[in-house]
Amino acid sequence: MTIANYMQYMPIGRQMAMLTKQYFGALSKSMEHLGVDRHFFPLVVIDKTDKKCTQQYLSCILGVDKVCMVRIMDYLVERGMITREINSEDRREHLIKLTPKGKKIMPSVYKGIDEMNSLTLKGLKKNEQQAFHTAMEIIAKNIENLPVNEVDIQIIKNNKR
Amino acid sequence: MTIANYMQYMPIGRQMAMLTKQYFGALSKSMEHLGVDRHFFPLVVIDKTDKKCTQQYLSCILGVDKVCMVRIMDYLVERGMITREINSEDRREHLIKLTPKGKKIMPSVYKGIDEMNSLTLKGLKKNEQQAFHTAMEIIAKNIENLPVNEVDIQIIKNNKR
DNA sequence: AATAATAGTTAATACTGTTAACTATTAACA
DNA sequence: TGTTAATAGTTAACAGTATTAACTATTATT
Repeated sequence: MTIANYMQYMPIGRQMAMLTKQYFGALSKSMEHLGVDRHFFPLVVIDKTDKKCTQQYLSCILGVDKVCMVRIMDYLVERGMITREINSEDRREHLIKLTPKGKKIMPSVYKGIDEMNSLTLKGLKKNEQQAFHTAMEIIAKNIENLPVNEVDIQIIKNNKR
Repeated sequence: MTIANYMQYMPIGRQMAMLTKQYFGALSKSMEHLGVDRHFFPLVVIDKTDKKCTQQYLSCILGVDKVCMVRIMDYLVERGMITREINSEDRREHLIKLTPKGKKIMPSVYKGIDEMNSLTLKGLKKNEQQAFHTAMEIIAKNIENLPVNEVDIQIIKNNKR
């Protein structure tokens, strides 16, 4: 009895979780010389956005809550990749910007992500890769609106009045 | 700027992580009436195996280390789904077995996983579903042997002599 | 002017993964 | 046969991540 005997009963999410773990283990390894070993995509969003980049905005784009966001920002600040500046037009907001050090590593970040993605899809023809991406989008749509074991606090707050 | 503007730079693993989270949130929700809200696949392996089912065997099949295994077993024992019996032929081993309560929920577990998987792949034609599974297998092969940010303790142990 | 909402932070709790140290038992071997 | 090594499992400590609640500071609403 190997894992193959159980595959037909395996939750698809479990397969994805295994791939996710491998993927990030390898990406983190390939990037470790840069001085950061995770939170590459937050760096991408900070770099690419043309809007004012607050933690609130990042939370929304990255789909993580504001508490997690604080931790991610702390991590990147500690490693000298970003700064937090108070927005003088709305002093509640902190504007997130890349430091020179942060800017310097961005080409390597893009390259690293791109190479890892290519490596992941290696052996699939162009149209098969396209089909895979399309399937991922369909799956995302299928499951994004299912009831989950979580409460959406935002909605409760807005309704109570 | 929405998430779509950044998709081209997104690590594929991040997309998978998002789907994984949604998937398990929904699966957990759909199963909560059973008295367990996770570790369904370990239950499947315990149910389906025809070999002696030790924690060591489960660790190997499930790809988690023995310490995590202890916690998963504790969870399932607490909820009355499995028992641990000392194997009289090798008293180091604990044989894992479903309780009557555990056996009783298994049809629902299979049904729940199957329905969730169908829901996930809804809207994909049979051959597209097949292509998706094939792509996942190719991806798994592509990344399973990359260097990752982890040490394989087993190998170090065996080599030191 | 008082109240509500927003942006962000801190603290507490829970779950997961990893390492190290440990017990009990069995296997190896000199 | 007795010592040593290996195996199965457990416990404890620590790090990373997610979630909730309570908090500060600031801005918007009425």
